[in-house]
Amino acid sequence: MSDSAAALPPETPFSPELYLDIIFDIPLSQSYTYRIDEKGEASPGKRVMAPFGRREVLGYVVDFRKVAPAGLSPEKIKAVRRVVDKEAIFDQRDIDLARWMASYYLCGPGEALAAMIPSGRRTGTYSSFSDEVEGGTNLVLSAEQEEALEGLSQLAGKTGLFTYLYGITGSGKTEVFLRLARRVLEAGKSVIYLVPEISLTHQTAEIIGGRFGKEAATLHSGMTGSERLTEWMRIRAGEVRIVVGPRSAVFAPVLNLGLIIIDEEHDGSYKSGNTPRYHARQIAMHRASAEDALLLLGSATPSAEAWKLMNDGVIRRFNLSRRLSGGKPPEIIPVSLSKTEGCLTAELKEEIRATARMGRQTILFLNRRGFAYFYHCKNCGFELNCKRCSVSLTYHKSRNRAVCHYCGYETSPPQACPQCGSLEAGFSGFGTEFIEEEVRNTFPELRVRRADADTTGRKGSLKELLAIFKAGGIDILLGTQMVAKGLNFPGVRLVGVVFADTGLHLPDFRAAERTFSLIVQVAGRAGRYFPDGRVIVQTMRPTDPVIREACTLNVEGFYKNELLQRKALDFPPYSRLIRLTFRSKKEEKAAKAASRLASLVRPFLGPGDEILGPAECPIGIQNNNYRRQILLRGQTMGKIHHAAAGALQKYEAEKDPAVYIEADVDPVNLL
DNA sequence: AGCACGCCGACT
DNA sequence: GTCGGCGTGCTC
Repeated sequence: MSDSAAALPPETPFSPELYLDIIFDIPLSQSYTYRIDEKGEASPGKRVMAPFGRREVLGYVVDFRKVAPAGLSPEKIKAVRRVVDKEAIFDQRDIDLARWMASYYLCGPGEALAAMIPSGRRTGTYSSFSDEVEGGTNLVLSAEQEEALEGLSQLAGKTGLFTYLYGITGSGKTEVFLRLARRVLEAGKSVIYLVPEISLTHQTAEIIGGRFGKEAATLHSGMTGSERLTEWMRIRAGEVRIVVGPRSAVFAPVLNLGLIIIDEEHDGSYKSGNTPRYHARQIAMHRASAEDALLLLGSATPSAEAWKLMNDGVIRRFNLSRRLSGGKPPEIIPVSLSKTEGCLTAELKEEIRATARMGRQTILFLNRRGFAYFYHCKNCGFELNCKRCSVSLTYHKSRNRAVCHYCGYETSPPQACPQCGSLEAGFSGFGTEFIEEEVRNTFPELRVRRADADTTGRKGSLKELLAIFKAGGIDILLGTQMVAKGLNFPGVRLVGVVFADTGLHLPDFRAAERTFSLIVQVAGRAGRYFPDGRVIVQTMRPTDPVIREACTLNVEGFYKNELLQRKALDFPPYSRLIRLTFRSKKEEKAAKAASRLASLVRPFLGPGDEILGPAECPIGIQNNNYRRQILLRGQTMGKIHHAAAGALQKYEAEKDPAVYIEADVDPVNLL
């Protein structure tokens, strides 16, 4: 910070600016004016404790101010109580980014800033566990890797470009990332390397630490607030030039940003689940453009959004189409569940037995925790979907109705199958516990363990469980995506996806994409570590194109189809969405607010924009709050965004509410 | 978001 | 008679 006061002639009295503009971590767009502290230490970029209402809260100083705002009598202005930071922890660039986030994600600028800087705010703890980083360490690059690296290096000199390293699992993306990062560092610029929250942070950090030494830093959620702040300030000072971390690391205050890498770009953890509901990819695009850096995304199963941007030429694509080991991926066998009573097909049972006889291990995947209810005919396979939105209808027991959570359409569940007339049709689903029980009953002689958020609870226990598994103490490991970490254990021979359709039946237009991605990722990893192994995918509809394409690893085919579907139904990436949710203790208040907001939104909309709903949220009641939602859909973000912002502002002025409204721009999870 | 001020039910 | 429910209003 400048020390201009000291540079003034001695006869000039030290005269600090009188006032400060301060923002708080609350859902308000305005800033508040305070008198500077006695010592004059408070300045933009520092955090302060300030009296706010009847309490004292942490605020962020964003500006000096010479005169009080019009209409605010000077005697109402309070003084800052205490200055928290000796040095500024954020700068103008951070403030500008926070302001942009606030306008884009419809939140307060203070909320945005609080999400950016490590002030020990809400910090989940995640267990980190070891996993092998893709590609290992090949000293000599393959021809493909070499080509990608050269192409990317050339683009790195240019500015604000978006690129993608699209490579099948095992093709050595990581090595290209690391070498490109090295070159960018050598050119005197800095690198941000994002990894999915729950996966490779720790291991990738170690590798990067090993390669880049003291110039590397990690910002992960297991660190305490002050540890993160220490790293943050080292980054800010330019001591660190390559930062590894999960989505929040996209805010790392590196000097002279040259490259942002987003590994496993399709991963859902890049989208924040709470109030500034930002997407790290979106922030990265903004930063890359604003700071003239190269953005490099990478995955074997890109998001549909990214795939379309590649097709449109907005993102330049580089391909890695061959596995480094040269081995073929394992055969992935789809098996029909439709004739099976429980949840284990004869084929899967047989393979589990064979695997056990060989003294080896099985991993069973459930791709979602809990249950998935959907209407299904056991005879012909008919499923009940919304005709307009093509998502599955959800059953509401209390009213005995089948409901679409996108558009609010509802109907009585058919007594008999509308397609074949069979009475063997209705709402049903599998639960995790149910599956565990069946596995235990079927294989009483085998050691079965379940790993999910319930059983592994606190950090460390998953690590322990995997250690036991690795040591051979478990025959069948049952769990959600997290057990993918066990796939690199040599004892594993068989991987079973218990119910691949789970995702397909969720009332979510991204269901197919997620299902496809899960199968391909699982199979890809499986094949990497045990080429002699088996992958069995159990499904209600083995002929479904999504399942078929996943099992044949037909990535191109899948996206071609999926994009056609999205286009036909007018969902992203062919449209943009904003979700507004309304929470209230009183059902009718939530409903009223939702329809009121819908009517406020309407005049802002252009042709081709529309309002879906109001509808009940898929989780209709959450801790005694009734929840309703509306979805705004437009061909572009422009008008619906303007509409949402305008309507929220108007609604605020009406001061009606006992209702909490939350905005989600570009929602990923519509549940 | 907090936190206080403000009006209606079952308790020492 | 009070303690306390949470509806709503404000924060420089």
